[in-house]
Amino acid sequence: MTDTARAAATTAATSGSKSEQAYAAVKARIVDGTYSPGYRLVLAKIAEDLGVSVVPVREAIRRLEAEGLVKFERNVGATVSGIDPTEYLYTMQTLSIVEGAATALSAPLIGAADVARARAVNAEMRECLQHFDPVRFTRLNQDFHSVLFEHCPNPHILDLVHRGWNRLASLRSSTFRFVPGRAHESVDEHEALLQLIESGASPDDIEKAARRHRSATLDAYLAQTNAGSLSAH
Amino acid sequence: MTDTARAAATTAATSGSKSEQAYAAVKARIVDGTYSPGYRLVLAKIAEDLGVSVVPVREAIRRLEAEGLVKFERNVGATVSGIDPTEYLYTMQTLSIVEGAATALSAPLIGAADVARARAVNAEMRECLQHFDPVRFTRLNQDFHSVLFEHCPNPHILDLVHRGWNRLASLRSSTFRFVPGRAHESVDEHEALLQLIESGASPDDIEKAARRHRSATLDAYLAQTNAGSLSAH
DNA sequence: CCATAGTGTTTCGTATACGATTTCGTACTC
DNA sequence: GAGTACGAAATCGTATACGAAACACTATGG
Repeated sequence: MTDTARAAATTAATSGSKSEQAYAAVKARIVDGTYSPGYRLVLAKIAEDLGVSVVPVREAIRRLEAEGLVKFERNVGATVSGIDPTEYLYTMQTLSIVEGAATALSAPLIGAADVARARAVNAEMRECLQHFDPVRFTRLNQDFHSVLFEHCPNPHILDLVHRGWNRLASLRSSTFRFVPGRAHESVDEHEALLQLIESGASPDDIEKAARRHRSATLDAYLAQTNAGSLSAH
Repeated sequence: MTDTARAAATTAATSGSKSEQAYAAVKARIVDGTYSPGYRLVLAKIAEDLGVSVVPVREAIRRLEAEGLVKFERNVGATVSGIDPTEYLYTMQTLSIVEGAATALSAPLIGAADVARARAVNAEMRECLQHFDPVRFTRLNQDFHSVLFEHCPNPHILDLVHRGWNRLASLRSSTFRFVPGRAHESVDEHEALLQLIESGASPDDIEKAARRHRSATLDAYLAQTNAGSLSAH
């Protein structure tokens, strides 16, 4: 179990409900990769691991299903979802839309301090490219975008963004590879986004830019898979 | 009970799982207004109504919570959510975004037959305005938009649209009133949308138009309630 | 050797039961 | 008369138990 997962589990233990605890614990394990796509989630086993009975575990898993992190089949069981490249496409496309909107809505509320913070993160990302540290790069990437939409005044949209990121996180370390060429472009686009925000560009332009930023990552993935160099190893 | 609700209930009865049955049944009652916002959902009572035990009911309600139709408070119980005007704003804003995207993605796949069908629906809506039939108008409005995004190739986005509509449906008959002036504008905008699609306009233009269409409804509501200070769009 | 039926094991699905928590009504005190 | 303390009722939360469905494996017939 990673630190992140352990932290989440601890937090969950603090909150009273065992159902909440199970939910947070399983979610953390999916997001951090302990349970990777296709992993079979056996209710009784998870219940024993967490020291609770199956009922709250079942409830937690149904909730995760509603978020798209888990696939539940009647009388068969639950598996961590997300192997399918088609799902990846759907998720990325949806994320490009809601993330674009979230960023545009946040933009007027982003201050100089936020921009500076984002820039610092982006600088670190550049370093990661030189030292080739994809894991850290991915984490920093999330930090960067968090700065962009954390001020989003509409919690529903923010929630959709988070769900999208969670789904991606569950895929991250398994099926879909880090694409160095795309990563370089990405940090450049980050800087361009920050300048757009600083310059007080229209929400519409910011939305378009943010959307394109993610669409480009999707395109890079599609180009790679079409080229036949699949992530077979 | 509306046709939609009856259909959902029937489907639920056909599917074997009691949890599914409870989910569909309660959802239908929320959407069709049998359970209106603020209604207290007592697990034991619902269980008895449906002839099942509390466990599947509880599970169903947690799922509805994940969809935003229900608010669940620990050790207190569940209530149908949606009274808050702020929530209405959030929902409409989110819907304008996902619906706009869904319509734009569908547009290239919409054929002449679809357009004709939508036009017929819109004509009926005009009639409803003359006879003042808000209930029927609302149902037709949903039919109209269904034609627009039913071909959306991304099921995730489609799902978000449906969730938004469900939330609105639960509000419809209670808190938020029918605004005749806005309704007249609405049917005109529908026709404009259809012409945009027929003319093969760019997805971007279609998305903007679809988005504005919903934003305008939100604005009309805000103007009516004088809660204009909330507007962010 | 393959197909298939039968049996055992695993795992899910839900009813029931009981402890825990909140809420509401009532009586008591100031 | 207002506020508080206490007890009863209602409701939730979860453990346990058992029936049902799916899966894996073996045995049997072709």
